Order: sequence, then structure tokens, then C-alpha cells
Amino acid sequence: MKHEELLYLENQLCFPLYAASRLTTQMYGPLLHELDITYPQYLVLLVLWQRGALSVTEIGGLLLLDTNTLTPLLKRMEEKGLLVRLRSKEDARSVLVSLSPAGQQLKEKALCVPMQVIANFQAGGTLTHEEVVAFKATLHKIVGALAAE
Amino acid sequence: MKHEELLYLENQLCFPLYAASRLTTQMYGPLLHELDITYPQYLVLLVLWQRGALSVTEIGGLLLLDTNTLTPLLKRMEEKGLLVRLRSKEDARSVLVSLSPAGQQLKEKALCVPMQVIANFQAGGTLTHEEVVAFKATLHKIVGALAAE
DNA sequence: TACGATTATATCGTTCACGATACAAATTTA
DNA sequence: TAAATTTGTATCGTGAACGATATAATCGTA
Repeated sequence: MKHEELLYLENQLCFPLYAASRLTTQMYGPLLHELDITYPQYLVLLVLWQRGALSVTEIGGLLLLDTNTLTPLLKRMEEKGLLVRLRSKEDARSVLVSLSPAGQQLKEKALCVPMQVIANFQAGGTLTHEEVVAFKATLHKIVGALAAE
Repeated sequence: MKHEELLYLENQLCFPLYAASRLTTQMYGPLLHELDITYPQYLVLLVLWQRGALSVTEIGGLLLLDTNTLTPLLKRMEEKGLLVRLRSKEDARSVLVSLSPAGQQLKEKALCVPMQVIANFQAGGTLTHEEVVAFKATLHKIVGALAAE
């Protein structure tokens, strides 16, 4: 590859990654709109449904987001009645985030989301199962390497 | 997989995609800071360097971004003196975006960016060349399928 | 027990993304 | 040609992301 060609859009790895991420998030849009949540809010719910109450930092560790993103996001979710933020008594620096009954109940409605997403992915459809597995493995390697720093 | 496990974070494809995209963009941060541009601005420059003057819609078609994102982004770049926005005489609806001398010159400084990114990727480093090729191919399939709609 | 360092969260400012809407120019159609 | 439709940009509002900074609580150590 000539030196200049390093700057061609089609030779970038970052761009299709960026585009695929945005387009995938867009795909969730209509589905999550039904639940009245956004995609990042959905991710927060995923970790709370799976693991129960967590501190802000713990959520950030799982989603790789800092508190400057999470604090306002969690506040919006609290205002919508999906969760409760409670400052810990043992360690007053820490804020424990736990699901409200409404947030817990939303899990039932969310169960159909992954299946619809999978269906949509198949629809575009030339990805084999093996390809998805390999793709996911590479993604995890990349995230692991970049998140380590 | 049990029904409920569809909602586990580690079973999502969307999350590592979202995380990898953010982390990769973050990796560009320090490099692009040297050029006083952001990552989306870098993408705009890439297409202008490669193809010359383009309309807003043409840029949007290449980067898969709508004008509600591009218009303010291009205005900021114009204010920084990187490009010029000129309403077309043939079709007064269209705005032609062309590089200023400063924007054109920035290409020389940008040439080292992709190489540094590649080096950083290698550093984290368990990705083989074949793995990257396969990964990129899958990404393109996904983008192609999702962008088609 | 002071006191410096660390930790957990929050705030602020800027820049995306993007849905919804607006609007003028151009094109199509009746 | 007049009216309806489409096209190309722009505007507005909301919600992320994230760098930089702030602040209070806790911990480690002299």
C-alpha cells in the first residue's frame, strides 16, 4: 500500500467499526423506544438485571464508562422511575444503584429485544454462525487490549 | 442458551461493538489533538483529501451521517479554517464543501496517524493479520446490510 | 492523630448523534 | 404553467461521551 493510501476511507479499520456501532445502536432504536429507554440506558439495565444493585463505579467498570457519563444518565433513569440511587452508609463516597420495581418489571418486556435484534441481523443476512463467533472473539480481544490501558 | 441469558451482557454482540468503537475513537484522541481536530472531523478530512470537494449529502453518503450531524460539524471546521462551504450555483439547494489550503496542508501531518494507530493496535497485540482481514470483512458486511435500509 | 494520597462521585463545557421539523430550490406531474 | 412532490440543507431539542476539574470521604503512613 502506498503511503498516501493509508488515509483512504476504505483502508481504515476505525471507520467501519464506528459505522457498524452507530448503525447497530440505531437498530435498537425502535425496539427500545417501546420501552421508553435509550441504548446506553438499556446497557445499564442489562447489568442491573444480571447482577443486582451496583455502585456507579462498578457499572462503569462493566460498561467501560466514566462517571461523567454515568451520573447524568443514571439521574435521568432515576427521574423516569427505573432505579434508585442511594449513597452508601458504609462508604459515603459510594452511591448504590438499585432497580425500582418498574425497572425490574421492564426486564420481562425486554426479553424480546435480543431476539428481534438477532432476527434483524439475520435479515441483512450473509453472516454465518462461525463468522459471528469469530467476529465476537476478535471484538473481545480488541476491547480487552484497549480497555486495559 | 436459556431465555433469560439473552439479556446477559457477555452474550450481547452490540456491547463489544459499541465499546470497541468508543475505545478506538479514544485511541485517536491524543493523535488528533496534535492536529487540533476531533475524530468525526478527521473522517470528513479523509474523504475530502481522497475525493476533493463534495456536497454535504455526498459526505453524508460516504460517512453514513445525516445533515443534522454534518452541518454543525462542517461549520465548526469552517470556523477553524479547514474548509470552505459554498452554495452551488447550478443547484442552489446544494452546498459544496472544499478544503482550504490549511485543510489541504493538514494531510501531511495526518500521514503519521494511521501508522501510529496500527502500532497501538499491534501493541495490545494478539491479533494476527488474517484475523484483522476477516474482522474487517465481517464489519463491511454488517455495515453494508444495515446501511442499505 | 495529623496529613498527604487515593477513591468515588459530581459538575462543567464542548462536540457529536439523531429524531423531528422546517424551508427553499428543483423536479415531476397534472 | 400551476400544483404537488422530492431533494438538499438547516434548525431545534435531547441524550450521550469525554476531557478537565472539583469535592468530600476514606485510607495509609509517619
